[in-house]
Amino acid sequence: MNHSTQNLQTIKQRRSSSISINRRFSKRMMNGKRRMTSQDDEMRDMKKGPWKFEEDQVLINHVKKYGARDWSSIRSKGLLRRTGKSCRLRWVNKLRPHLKTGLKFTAEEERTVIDLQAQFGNKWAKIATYLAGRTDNDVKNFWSSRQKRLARILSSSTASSSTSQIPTFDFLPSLEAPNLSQSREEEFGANSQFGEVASPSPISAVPVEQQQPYISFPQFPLLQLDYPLLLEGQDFTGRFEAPSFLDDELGHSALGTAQVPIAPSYQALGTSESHIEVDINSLIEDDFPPIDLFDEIEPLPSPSHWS
DNA sequence: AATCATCCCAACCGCACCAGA
DNA sequence: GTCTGGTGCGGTTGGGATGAT
Repeated sequence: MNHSTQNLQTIKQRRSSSISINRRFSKRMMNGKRRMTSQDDEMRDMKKGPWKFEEDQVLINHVKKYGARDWSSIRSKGLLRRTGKSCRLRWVNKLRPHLKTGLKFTAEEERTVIDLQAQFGNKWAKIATYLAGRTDNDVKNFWSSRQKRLARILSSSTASSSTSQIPTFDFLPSLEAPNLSQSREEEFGANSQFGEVASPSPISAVPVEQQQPYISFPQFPLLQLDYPLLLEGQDFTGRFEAPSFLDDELGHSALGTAQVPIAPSYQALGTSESHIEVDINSLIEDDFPPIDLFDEIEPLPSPSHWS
């Protein structure tokens, strides 16, 4: 990044920071319930934007001394010109030990997120407790970018699709849930030096039969394929890691196209299409994550409704 | 090499909840 | 009961990095 870009960025940050802080400040003042305090003056003087190395060190030292709490005291003690919120966020998302910073989600982690999102909804903090070294922000960002990618694929797919006759798919029921026997406590050790380890219950601790009507991975039904599967020119064949039944079915010749129902949530993205065209002919290698496919398929009814 | 699109991620915002005064 | 500050969470934004054309 050159200097002019850096300067511009700094200016933008300062501008947005002051606007935002002033807006909140004014809002509180307009309530007429409080008088201006010295703390309000401090709030106006808060630093925002990217953290510097020295700030990180101050924050780390504070946590070492007092633990991961009392975030606001960092400001009140004059150690940093950052809000307590900002300090906490920095610690939780970047400075906390054993974070998998910079590492992409593994296939197992992706499966876990998808599985738990289907179970809990957008409870990123809760989901993150099942993923050692991942923060709620990590999970949230992962999910968000995945949704964008899917939406784009879906829109381009529905725009170019033509409907014709189609082979039918038989849907299969659930597979085994991913084995997440390693809890975060095991990963971090029972007594973290910062004393801030949560102890989530690994999902494998819940017997599958007690999870009804929740359907364990995959949340969306897999296709029983008699031929290789492609979606928008992307090859999903053989990319489903766990299901051994797919391996048995691979290698057969592909013919024509198929239609797969689109989940209602994706229909809400702007398409009126109820199905997505699946090309089962050409095979192209790509690193597209296989699990994305599941979002475009109608969920199965709960097992209790299976006939 | 330049431009554009997409991905990735750090950080902020607004809101809700809770505990203590 | 109300107010206030602290904390946590989910949503959003903005910009650098990377890949595609």
